[in-house]
Amino acid sequence: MQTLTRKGAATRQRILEGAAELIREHGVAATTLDDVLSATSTSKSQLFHYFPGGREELLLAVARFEAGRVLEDQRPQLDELTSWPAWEAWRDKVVDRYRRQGRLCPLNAVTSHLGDRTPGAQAVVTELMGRWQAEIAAGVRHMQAAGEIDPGLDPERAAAAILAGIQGGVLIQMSTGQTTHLESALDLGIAYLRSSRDQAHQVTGSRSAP
Amino acid sequence: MQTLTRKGAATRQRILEGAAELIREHGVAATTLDDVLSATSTSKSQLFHYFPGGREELLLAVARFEAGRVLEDQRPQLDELTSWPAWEAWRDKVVDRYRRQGRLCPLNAVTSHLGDRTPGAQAVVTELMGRWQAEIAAGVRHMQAAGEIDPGLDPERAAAAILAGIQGGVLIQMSTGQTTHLESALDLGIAYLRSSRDQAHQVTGSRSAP
DNA sequence: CAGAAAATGGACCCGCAAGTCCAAAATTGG
DNA sequence: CCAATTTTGGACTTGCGGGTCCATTTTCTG
Repeated sequence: MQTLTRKGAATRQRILEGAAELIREHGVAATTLDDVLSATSTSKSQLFHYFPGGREELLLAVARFEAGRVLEDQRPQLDELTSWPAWEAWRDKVVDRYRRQGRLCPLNAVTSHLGDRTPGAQAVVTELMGRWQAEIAAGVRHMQAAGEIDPGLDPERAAAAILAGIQGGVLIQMSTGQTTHLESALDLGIAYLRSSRDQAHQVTGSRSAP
Repeated sequence: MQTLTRKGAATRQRILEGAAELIREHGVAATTLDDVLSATSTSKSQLFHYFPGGREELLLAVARFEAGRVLEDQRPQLDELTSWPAWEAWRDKVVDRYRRQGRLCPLNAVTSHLGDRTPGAQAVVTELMGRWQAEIAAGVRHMQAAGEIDPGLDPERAAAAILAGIQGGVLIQMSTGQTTHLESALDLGIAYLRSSRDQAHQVTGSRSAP
């Protein structure tokens, strides 16, 4: 497989997206290669042709595919965190996105399945988190420049906390089916930012561990 | 298996804890029943004697076992959120606990493996989250009674947000290996509570979805 | 101490799903 | 249009791991 015909690329993509959809609906453990084949009208030889590493390589590709969608689904709001209404709009977009997604987080499912072997899976998540945090931090800096947030507040640390709240909210949603934790976490994070302008703060620097 | 001999109960416990340890170290997918047997010096018939439901029942038991440890590991600090230093001590305890645990969250691993079938797994997590949130909320109420937190703030909602931050922090730690997100989330949550006394707040009531 | 019930050892079965292989069909490039 | 390359179909192999079974030993009960 040195070169990929247009037809070949299309087939590869069909397999990838079909696998992603099955995993989104039924989970990783319940998705076999044969399921993917029948769902995408392909054959074993095709799958192993385009994913020589077999199941593991396919799962990693799905992880990358899903990771790529996460930030895209938050645009354009994520890029425009330049006013409080914009932050609220972003909040609503995030809540809506994960409400739609339902109780299965494909990215968490895949990485938790690939586990500690296949370091590539963790790398995908790590990179996603890094970019996500950077975008939020950029929004914080923008509001600082506009005088809406205490300039002494550490943007990266605040962004890290908000990001953690989102992840945890989604995680809890996976068990409970409720988005209330996600909403509360985002609301608290934003409220914290808003309130920062008016007073001195404790969370501006790093803190030593116990 | 109507009655359990003392010896029988010990064997059952040995299997359970051995399985939990293997899962904590190598993950669910990489832990087979045979691994558990050889690690605990037991035989197939014993495992199926004490866990007639086989692998699934064992995994569920491990989930319960791990869930039971979570809150216990936070005591007594979790019960005594009655002053700001006490909150900080609890924060340190949580960070320390998950720093020790390393990159694998056994509870998340198990539930994510059992997935949507086996509703019992999600129930275990849901109950744990409920109790955890209740304990945090109790701490918030205590501080409200002491005049240290704005009485108009919704304790359950604040506790939900803080809990989400913890969960997300742990989740991110699983990929990155760093506890910075967990620390930031806890610090932001506590800072928010502390700052609440001094001003009006936006996050006291429920908010409609988009 | 005797009989019942529980605990144990380990061989065996079996289905599933990952992965291999080869030959045929389709596509590409000159 | 022809040769090279890529794409495709699907049968086949294989190993792993969950689950079954029965004989034997140990423990409890009265």
